[in-house]
Amino acid sequence: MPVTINDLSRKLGLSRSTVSKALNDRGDVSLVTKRRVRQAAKALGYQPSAAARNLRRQRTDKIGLVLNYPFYRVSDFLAELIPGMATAAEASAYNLILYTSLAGNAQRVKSLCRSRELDGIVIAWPQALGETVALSRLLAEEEMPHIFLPRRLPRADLSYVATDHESGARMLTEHLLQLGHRRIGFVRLPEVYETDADRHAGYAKALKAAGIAYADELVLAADSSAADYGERSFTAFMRLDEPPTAILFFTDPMAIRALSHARERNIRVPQQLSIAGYDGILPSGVTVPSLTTVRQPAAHIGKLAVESLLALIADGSREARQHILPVELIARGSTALVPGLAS
Amino acid sequence: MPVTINDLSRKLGLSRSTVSKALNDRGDVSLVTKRRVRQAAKALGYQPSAAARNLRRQRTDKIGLVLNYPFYRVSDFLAELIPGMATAAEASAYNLILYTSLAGNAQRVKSLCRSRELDGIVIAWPQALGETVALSRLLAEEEMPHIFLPRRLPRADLSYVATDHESGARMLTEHLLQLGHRRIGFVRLPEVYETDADRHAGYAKALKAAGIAYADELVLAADSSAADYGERSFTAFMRLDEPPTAILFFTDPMAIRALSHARERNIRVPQQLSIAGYDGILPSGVTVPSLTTVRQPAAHIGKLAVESLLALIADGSREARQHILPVELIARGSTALVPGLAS
DNA sequence: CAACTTTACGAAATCGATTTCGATTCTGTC
DNA sequence: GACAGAATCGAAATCGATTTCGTAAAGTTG
Repeated sequence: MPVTINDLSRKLGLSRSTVSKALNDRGDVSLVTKRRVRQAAKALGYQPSAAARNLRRQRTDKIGLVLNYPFYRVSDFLAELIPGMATAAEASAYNLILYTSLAGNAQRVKSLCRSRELDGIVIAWPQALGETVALSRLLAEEEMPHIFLPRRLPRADLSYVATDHESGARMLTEHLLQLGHRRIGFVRLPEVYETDADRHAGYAKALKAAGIAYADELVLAADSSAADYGERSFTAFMRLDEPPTAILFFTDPMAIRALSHARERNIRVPQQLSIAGYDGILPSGVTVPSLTTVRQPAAHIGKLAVESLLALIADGSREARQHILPVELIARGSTALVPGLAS
Repeated sequence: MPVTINDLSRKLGLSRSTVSKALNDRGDVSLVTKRRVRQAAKALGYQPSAAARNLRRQRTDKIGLVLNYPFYRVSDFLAELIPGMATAAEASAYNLILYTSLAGNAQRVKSLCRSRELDGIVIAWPQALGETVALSRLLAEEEMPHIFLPRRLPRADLSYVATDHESGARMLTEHLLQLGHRRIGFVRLPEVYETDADRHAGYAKALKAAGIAYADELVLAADSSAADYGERSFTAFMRLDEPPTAILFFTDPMAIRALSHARERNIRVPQQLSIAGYDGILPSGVTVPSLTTVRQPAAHIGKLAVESLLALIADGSREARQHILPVELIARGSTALVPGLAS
């Protein structure tokens, strides 16, 4: 049997109240007594029962992360995000609980809230805006502080941490423009979330700023999110009368597939064609040539999400917290000067 | 304010005891009453308070995963392992709590145990056997069911889930032997844990079974765990009078570094030299040539670890549970017939 | 020195469930 | 119709802390 506060109080000849107050450093206990209590607590290895404490204080010092299975695809992101969140939580004396089989089931999220085992929730599952708004309302009704990840949401009342995909796409495009490219292919994703629109906007704005006309035939939308659209879009681009000299792929896996497809067709990258990806997953660093891409600071996202959530908890969820983090352009070997300009 | 069992009992005109027993499907409540109670609970959206329930039942239905920072290196492994564990836990109505800043600090682990917020712990941090044994004893004293990950431990009283690195190394070696290689280099790690000894044993046994003498000059021990030992050992091997025709690297990052080093020196892989790695991280699939390696079933390890731990919890931790999972040989483009035999 | 304030501590309520045990009602049997 | 036993239900204890409020002792003030 573990030692409880009763054992401590009995051994010290003090009441439970005094022991509790001494350990929690309240004002109405003398310094001498505090010292005595603390020494005894240390000697007996006393640690308050989490359950009893949670029940009485109506808080658990725990936050939840609700994950969705599809996220597995971006394993690098997850492997950084999750420990990053846990570490940030622990730095503030909180802990992180993982939920992998809750996503998409609002009813079970509601039950989770009502069991009051969490002080706040981070929601990381991709869904349409309408569902996000509905979920947020449900959580608000349950008075559960919450924050969404990792997407920018076009509503002032929703809290989220996202990355600036528009500027990411813009940086990539400008990078290629500086290398002399004028015909730049762009591959979008079919699932039209904000990320796609953002990246596309970044691409379009960079072109416009450079005074280059937007060409419809240079923008393809994948009909599936599978990596093999990398090859298919590649082929489609090459069939154009005037093919692009550089291609931006929406995801690294697509770009990597395109790389090997180019190799098979004896198209040299980057000498004849520049290729870039997006996300900065680990494999992008070891392809030949290594892939130019954009990387999200996953650990930082996690840290910021946790800190924002804790702020919401402390605030009584007064106002929404929104953060958009900059992304990092990683210029590597798969992009180079446009063929005509090469020395 | 959320609805409590008192609200329910008042609304139904029943005592708290009866309501509780009805919801927990005890025998001494009539079917009619059970139905009434359940309908009311559903209608009011009643969910028992986790804290109150934990306090009374002296269990939390939660397990912990204590992670160590160095594990970040093998991000693929983590990204599969952690969600795998969480999912397995949820399948048994448990949840997973992450601890990233506890590893190496036995005192804090002890405090964690005494706060009784966990029913069991999975320890995933690399350490010397002596420390593992000491930690296990500490946990046993606290009556905390626990299991170690992901290493084989040479003690009958410790519970663990590991993978069979001996057979992994053996499979790799035999794969090369079948391709006609007779001089096979092997790069060990300096931190001498069981994994290293196991893999080395697998290598040695495969050679012996094939009737090939073990050559000391073909086995190098890295003086650091850094990936750049991939290049250094590569260079050392190539300086031998009779260099190996194939090299087994202890980790994928080393092997990948060796691949690009070979490319720079115009040594064609696999035509002139075969190279293999270990761990099956994602990047190994996209190198040119793609890397022959061995993959650990991380999600499966996590699932099995959780299931074993839950069994220990149910058992009252009677006897240690030990599992050694098979690994998978992934033969890819970096290994081929020995040069002399090539057609 | 009376009146008042401050200091230090304890009794008891409370958080919200589960569980034990006792009381009552109902059923069935002879 | 009496009685044993089964079926239902509730009162109260319990889990282990925190917090409110009351009280006695000590200190302060004019």
